[in-house]
Amino acid sequence: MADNEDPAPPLLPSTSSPPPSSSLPSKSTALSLPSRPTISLPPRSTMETIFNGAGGGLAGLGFSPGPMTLVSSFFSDNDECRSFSQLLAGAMASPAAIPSQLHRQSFPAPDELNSTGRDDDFRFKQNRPPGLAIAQPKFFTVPPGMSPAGLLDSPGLFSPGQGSFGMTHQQALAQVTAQAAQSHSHLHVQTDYPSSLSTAPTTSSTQLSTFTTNTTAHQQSPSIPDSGVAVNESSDFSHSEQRSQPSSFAADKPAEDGYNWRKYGQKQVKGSEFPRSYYKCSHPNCPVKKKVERSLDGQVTEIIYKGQHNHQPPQNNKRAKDTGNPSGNSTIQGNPGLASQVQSGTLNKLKEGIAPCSMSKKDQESSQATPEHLSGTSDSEEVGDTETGVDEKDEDEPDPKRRSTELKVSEPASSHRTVTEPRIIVQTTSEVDLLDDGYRWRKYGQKVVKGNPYPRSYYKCTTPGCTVRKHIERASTDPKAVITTYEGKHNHDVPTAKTSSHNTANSIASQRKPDNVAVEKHALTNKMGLRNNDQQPIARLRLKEEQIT
DNA sequence: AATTTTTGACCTAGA
DNA sequence: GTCTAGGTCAAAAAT
Repeated sequence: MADNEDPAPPLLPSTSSPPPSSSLPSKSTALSLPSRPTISLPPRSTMETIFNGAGGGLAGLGFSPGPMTLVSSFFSDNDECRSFSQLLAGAMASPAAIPSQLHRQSFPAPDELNSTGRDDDFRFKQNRPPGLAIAQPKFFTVPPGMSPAGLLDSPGLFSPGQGSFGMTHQQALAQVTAQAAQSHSHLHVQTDYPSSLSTAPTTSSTQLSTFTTNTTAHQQSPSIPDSGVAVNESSDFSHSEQRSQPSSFAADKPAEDGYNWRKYGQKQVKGSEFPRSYYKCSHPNCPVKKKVERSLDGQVTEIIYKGQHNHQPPQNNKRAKDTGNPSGNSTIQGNPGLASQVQSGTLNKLKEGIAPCSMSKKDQESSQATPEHLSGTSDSEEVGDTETGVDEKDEDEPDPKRRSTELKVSEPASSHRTVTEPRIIVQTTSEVDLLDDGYRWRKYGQKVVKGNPYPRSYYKCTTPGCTVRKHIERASTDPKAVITTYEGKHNHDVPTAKTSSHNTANSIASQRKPDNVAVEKHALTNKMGLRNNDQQPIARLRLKEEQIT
């Protein structure tokens, strides 16, 4: 298998003619990709360190993060590459993992990236603001071997001086918005959460979100595997080690995320003409699984991770490195290990620039999420898909139908998917809906802020006597970009969850008892060890509830 | 020879 | 209870 690596990537069988029934399995194709860099989530300790002072931790800085601190930190750097999605991605990958840092340290120049054109990296391109889709992508990639922790540990990551700390919620939001608007880059991050995190498998359960990445360019040229943008889009360029490859769209295999995967099934999914492949982490006893959907031309349209690795990513795993995972080309590296589920929503592309058709139904759904959806209330929030006709669920009404992250879409995703970039959903069993913080919230108001078409919404904890409130704001440029700010501290435990997933969520959420104002951290954070002890703020990614039993 | 992929069958859950 | 769809199993095939 390893041998295959170099060969051109696979446009996978599919390209030619999609086997109606089939799966495009081309075994060999797949394996050929070089390993991709991944961004690992820092182990808890790392995160704590960050926030607590060591290595430039906030605490070390002598201040306590204000509500938007984290968020702002993301933007604080003027790095061009910082798109909203990046920010989000960064948040997700690790609260601390700020894009800027990533850029500096390991992101290849665009050129390089282009040359290498690969799909392997786990990129979060999604959310780039509309219009940006075609822009020259800039990817964030972390060189193999580089752990998030390392990145995080680097001084300066959180270095103050950015002036962002202490900014008001509004300011932060404004910044976010601005950033989103400006950015033309794609976030190309591989979220691989190395076991560092996972070392504490204990928690495994979260569902991590999905990152949808869609690239217009890509979309437009599914058939053109290698040209320019398209190539970039689907490919990963991150590795310094990577040799250039033709476009790699073909993602025959799920993204390389540093882990080894064994395919154990493939199935044609209703509503999609594309087959879905099922992979399990090949590490003994590792429960992580992932589902990968590809378009006919081999592009990975979606990757859903489930579970958390209970081991370190293979260091010298040949497969992993050379070929990537079995899934080799994927553009995505997800990190199954996260304890949270993030929904693509936040990371999704915006309504504005992206033609509906370019988005998969799912994506659209996700993208539809509104802050309200995010509100902690919902026990099971579905990503509303107003456009697609998917009903928004009442926050309190779990959708029993929902088995997985996806909504049932009656219409074939065909066109959408083919053009859509992969979206990644990481879900861990029993985890939290990140949106759902376990508490119940009642919306008591909303306000339209000048300059932002989206209202800001205010919620109160519904528990009698509890004065906790939270604000949910959306960036004007990206409705999915949500900043949640908590105010106050719950004087009670997390209410009983209505759904299993919520239960989990609750348990986790219970840890979060914000004092004062803090940007809500999502489950991911929790998992990472940033348990909210102290409300270390982090941008909250839109979470999608994924029901996992 | 070991490991992974393929793929039809089977199982489970929701409608 | 039946149907449908998603997910998993496991034997065979491939690497």
